[in-house]
Amino acid sequence: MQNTDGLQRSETAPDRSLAVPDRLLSVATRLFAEHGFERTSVQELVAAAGVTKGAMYHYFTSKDDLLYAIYQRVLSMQMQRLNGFAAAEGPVRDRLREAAVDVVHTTVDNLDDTRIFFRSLHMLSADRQTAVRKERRQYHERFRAMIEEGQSQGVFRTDVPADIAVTQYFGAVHHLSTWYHADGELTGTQVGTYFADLFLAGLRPEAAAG
Amino acid sequence: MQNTDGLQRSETAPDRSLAVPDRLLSVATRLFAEHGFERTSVQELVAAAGVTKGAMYHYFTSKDDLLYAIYQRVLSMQMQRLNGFAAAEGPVRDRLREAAVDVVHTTVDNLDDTRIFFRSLHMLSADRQTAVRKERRQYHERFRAMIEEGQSQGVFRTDVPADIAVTQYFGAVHHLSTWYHADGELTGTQVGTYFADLFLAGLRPEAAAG
Amino acid sequence: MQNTDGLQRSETAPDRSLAVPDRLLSVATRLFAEHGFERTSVQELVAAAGVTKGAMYHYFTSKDDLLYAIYQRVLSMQMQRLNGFAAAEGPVRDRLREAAVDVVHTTVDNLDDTRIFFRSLHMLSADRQTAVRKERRQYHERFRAMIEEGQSQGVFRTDVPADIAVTQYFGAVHHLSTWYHADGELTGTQVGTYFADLFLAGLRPEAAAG
Amino acid sequence: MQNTDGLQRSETAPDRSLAVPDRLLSVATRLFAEHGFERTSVQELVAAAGVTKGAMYHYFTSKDDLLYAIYQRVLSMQMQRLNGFAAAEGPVRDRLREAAVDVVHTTVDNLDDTRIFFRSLHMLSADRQTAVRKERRQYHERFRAMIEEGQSQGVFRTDVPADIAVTQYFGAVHHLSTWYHADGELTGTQVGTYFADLFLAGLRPEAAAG
DNA sequence: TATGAATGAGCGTTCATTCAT
DNA sequence: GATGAATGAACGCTCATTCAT
Repeated sequence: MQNTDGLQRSETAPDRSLAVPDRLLSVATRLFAEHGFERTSVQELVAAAGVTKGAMYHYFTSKDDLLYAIYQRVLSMQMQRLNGFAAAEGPVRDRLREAAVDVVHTTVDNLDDTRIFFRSLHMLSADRQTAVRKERRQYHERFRAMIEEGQSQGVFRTDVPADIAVTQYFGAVHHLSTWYHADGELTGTQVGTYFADLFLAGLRPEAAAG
Repeated sequence: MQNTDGLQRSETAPDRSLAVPDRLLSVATRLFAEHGFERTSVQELVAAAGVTKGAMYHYFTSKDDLLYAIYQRVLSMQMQRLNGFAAAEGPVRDRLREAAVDVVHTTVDNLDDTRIFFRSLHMLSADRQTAVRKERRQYHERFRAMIEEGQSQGVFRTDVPADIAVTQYFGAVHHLSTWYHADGELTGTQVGTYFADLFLAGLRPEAAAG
Repeated sequence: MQNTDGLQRSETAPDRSLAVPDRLLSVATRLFAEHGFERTSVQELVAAAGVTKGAMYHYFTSKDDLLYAIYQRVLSMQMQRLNGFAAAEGPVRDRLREAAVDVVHTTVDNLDDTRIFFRSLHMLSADRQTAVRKERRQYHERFRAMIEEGQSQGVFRTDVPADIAVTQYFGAVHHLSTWYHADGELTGTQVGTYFADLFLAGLRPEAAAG
Repeated sequence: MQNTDGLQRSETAPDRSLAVPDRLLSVATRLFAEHGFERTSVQELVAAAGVTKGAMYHYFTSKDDLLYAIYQRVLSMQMQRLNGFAAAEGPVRDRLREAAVDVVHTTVDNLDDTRIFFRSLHMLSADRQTAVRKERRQYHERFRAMIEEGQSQGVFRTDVPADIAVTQYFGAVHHLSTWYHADGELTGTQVGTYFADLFLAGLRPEAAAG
């Protein structure tokens, strides 16, 4: 969760208080998001992190490994949050709304990670791409399960597959990284509320057909 | 509109009946979508297109130029289609629905272009990124204008900004390239219909709040 | 003798009244002098001359051939002028002085040619380098003969070989292209007069030893 | 001061006792002098030096950088020697004569550097050309100051600007690289003595006019 | 733990020249 | 005479990774 204040700083000195692996992860996230994975050389990376190449290769087996570590961090964070909302008490409509707002809010707070996530997945080794997709699918399924819960309760429309609704919603969320700016008019929570409003309105049973 | 049948073929021989620039464009679209822009070398590209490097540089000033040509082609095609729906007769709700279905259908028919569009925009030179973003913005604004038209007629809810609705919808559309497979269960039109249903249901005035 | 007015103009349009070969020669002289032979591409050359590549290769067998043509033009011009002074009437001291002034003046009027001459000789094919050196040697020998004539008359010192004196003088002349500017304080004739003064003073018999 | 014996050897094995950067510098000086800067490929260079391309780019940022390093080495060496003569005791005429002989001797001992110096200056980046010209100018001014010292003492003629005399002399010196051969009749010191004789004779006050 | 010199395969691009028309 | 598409070899340079210390 580097850059939690939402500011993009190009020449930020690395936080020397962080341990070497964390410093690398934090700097890599910023640089990969700014210039892209393939345009960021290991040399740039270690220079920006204030460590040597040797040190980097001591903690990460490859540049790819560093990228994978970024993926893992964001995947586990998102899954953890979603589990919180899914397992909470209360009507499924409310829990879904909260989860929907939260995923926008969290995405906006970690825009660099999201930008990397969708732009650089194909740069990961085949094995790791598979692993990431698998975790991602589990995340989607957890979300879908909430919709299906609502559908079986008659709270959500059933004429559109839950899968489609999830995919549509996450598509919009992922796309945030291409247009959202922290210094724009809307906060992450405001965007999340709008998004969730549209999403849940779309799911209302009586809304079918149009 | 290469790949109109939706099949991904890795070792397809280039269509020798096409002129050299078109052949390059077609092959580049396939390879950039399959392996990514930076993982596709100019050498691979020209070998797959059955031309020499010299020939490629005779028609395109750089690899970047080839990428930009792909962007131009897809941008102009999309804008042309949208203009058709926007300028048609009939209630705005119907025109918006048709445009919303069509953009999904067209995206699914040109999944390679879309995959490249969002994955490789950051690989374009700064000038060209700006040019692409500008054209893209115009496209969004054309779509937004239809929503605003409906809002002023009382057909669509006004408590969510039209901008947010557009962004959310196109986010979902762009995301298609990360999960849609032509050989899956749903056709492009089916997905488009579901997407448009959810989208328009979300916009209905009485749907507000939830 | 392009650029006879001494002005350096980077974007001069080619003189369309000149025949194609002359136009190429004139443009090539300017571009080779400005950017160097190897930094000037055939494409640039023909574009600047307003002809096509095919036309160029119709008149010159290669880029090297174009360079050689420049060498021949300047060599024959210099030799012709020197012959004029050498064959004239009057004391050898006067004829040598006039030739010495003239070679500076002519060099200054054709600075582009001189710049190319010494900078790009090694870019010529081996055969042509030999040919150029041979012609150049003949030129030197013609000049040296005048000095030897003066030495045998007792007009010039004999304790320094005529060869050394010639080489020293032409070294200085060639070097003009690295420092002389047409818009500086001195005209070509002024520089020539100073050079000839120093040169002839150095050759006076009583000047020996110092 | 590579090549101190004055022999040109095309296939000399690199001196493996030298450190990698020195080996590259030494080999580059020989190759650039033999074939010219642009005709010498980095591949040839590193093969001749017995290192890999990667190693070369570890020490030099570019081929241009290697060329610049050669310029720096020769510039600093020349300036150092001139300063020695200029700052010495004794009549200015003697000091100037010694400096004039020495610059010939040194040039002859480092003919490769001199050949590169004047042939390839235009291949250097604009910034570096400026830097080299500036250092060169300082060198000239140091030399000129000695002549002006003699002029103000009445030892040298004043009817020819000191600047002209310096330029003429160095022109001749630089030109050595186009004709002097170590295996010819004259040693560097002999040529230097002749050159200095002519030069100083030309500067004698009573020699004016002729 | 950490260094940084060295590797070597591969990159995008240039360019003088050819040749069917 | 003149065209310009096409060639193909070579170019300068980058870079993730290794390894002796």
